Amino acid sequence: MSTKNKILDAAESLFADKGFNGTSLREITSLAEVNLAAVNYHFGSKKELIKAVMSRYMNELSPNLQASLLVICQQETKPTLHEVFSAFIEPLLSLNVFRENGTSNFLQLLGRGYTDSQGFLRWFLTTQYPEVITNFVTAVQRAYPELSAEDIFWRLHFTMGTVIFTMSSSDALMDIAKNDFEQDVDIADVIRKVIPFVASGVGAPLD
Amino acid sequence: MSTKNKILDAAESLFADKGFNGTSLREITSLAEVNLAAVNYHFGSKKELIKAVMSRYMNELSPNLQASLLVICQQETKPTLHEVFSAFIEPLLSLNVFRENGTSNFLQLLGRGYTDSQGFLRWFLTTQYPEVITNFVTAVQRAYPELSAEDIFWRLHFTMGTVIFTMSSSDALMDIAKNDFEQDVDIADVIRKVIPFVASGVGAPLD
DNA sequence: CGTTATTTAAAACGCTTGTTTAAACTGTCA
DNA sequence: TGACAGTTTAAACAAGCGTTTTAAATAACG
Repeated sequence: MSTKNKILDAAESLFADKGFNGTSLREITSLAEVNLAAVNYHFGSKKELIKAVMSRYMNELSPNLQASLLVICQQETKPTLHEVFSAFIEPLLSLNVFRENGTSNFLQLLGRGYTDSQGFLRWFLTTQYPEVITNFVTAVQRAYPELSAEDIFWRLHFTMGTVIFTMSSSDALMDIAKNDFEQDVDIADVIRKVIPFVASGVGAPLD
Repeated sequence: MSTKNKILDAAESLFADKGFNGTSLREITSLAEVNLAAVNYHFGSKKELIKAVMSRYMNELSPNLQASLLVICQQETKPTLHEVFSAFIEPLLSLNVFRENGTSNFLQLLGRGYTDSQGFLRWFLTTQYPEVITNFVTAVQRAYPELSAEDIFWRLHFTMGTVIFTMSSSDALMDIAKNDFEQDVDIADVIRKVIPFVASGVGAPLD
């Protein structure tokens, strides 16, 4: 495996675990078993490395998600919100075959990027991958046309909050659930649990 | 105002803005206009300062929230989930009279604590203020008895995710909403928008 | 008033951070 | 073989970090 990929892999799992700010280049290069200077040689800076880690996932996820949402948008019958959100399941879970622990790593990274580094990742996503968001909004609008643009805006951000926050602490939550309820849960179970929640939340009646 | 309080105030707003890891003691003492060494003199360490900032809020919020939830738990008629979550509104908003921007600062700090520093704040809250969680769970159980303990566990964490995540980026979100929809929103509006979402999410039917 | 305790001040501590430098090594092609 | 680009290496860099130390200033009290 190339030095570049060794760095990407190590950075990914450390970033997911401890955040971008909380991970040093020395930890990354030590886990990757490469020289410290290799990061700056191959990526230029830590910030560029973060972008590279995120891009690797987004480039894999984005087309799958686009296709999945397109089906919803183009089907004749009006979709339910549950169907809209379920469109995320397969593309997200397919990240697990893309890379080990891919689904949970990616969602954790997403969460880190939103809270670390003061919204630089929000800028990155909305400028680099705007079509994903557009298609998603369209799908929700088809499912719940009465919802105003403002309400869609807010409820989609609530949804992102739910998902991202849950995933960024999903390891801890799964441990607690295992101890307290003696039930084994994996990331797919968590996704299946969260979908009814957000679908119902977005579909809440307007008073 | 005492040195101690000047430090607490400065630390609070910086922590809320940039996270615990992202804020240095030098930034804090410089904003507070006190000497760098004062933090270690008055609080012992940065970690203890973080605890002190959080405790100041929790000691204010906790009794109000307890009282508000108690009303729900003890009323004769079965509460709706919307009522249960609405019990948070007044205690949370009253933090705004406790301190300027108190509500949003506190919720942002909560969010920081969950994602920064690998769950040390979760430990802090669950061990120092367990009654709040207990009462909340009881209230939800009264409102939706069919929900199993596992499902309550998961959906309450989804709820925390929604609220905390939303609030930790609420400043940015309010700005976007202002630009895109020309509507003025404050923290109270956001809370009023999020309540139907989480109430509906927690109340989602079990399939 | 004098003494003791508390609080501030400035400087330095040792350590970690991201980044850069310059030399050594590796493989490829003429 | 010898030159050359691409990589890797170890060492150093300046800057920032949390914390500690020293001494001076202030407050409290017998």
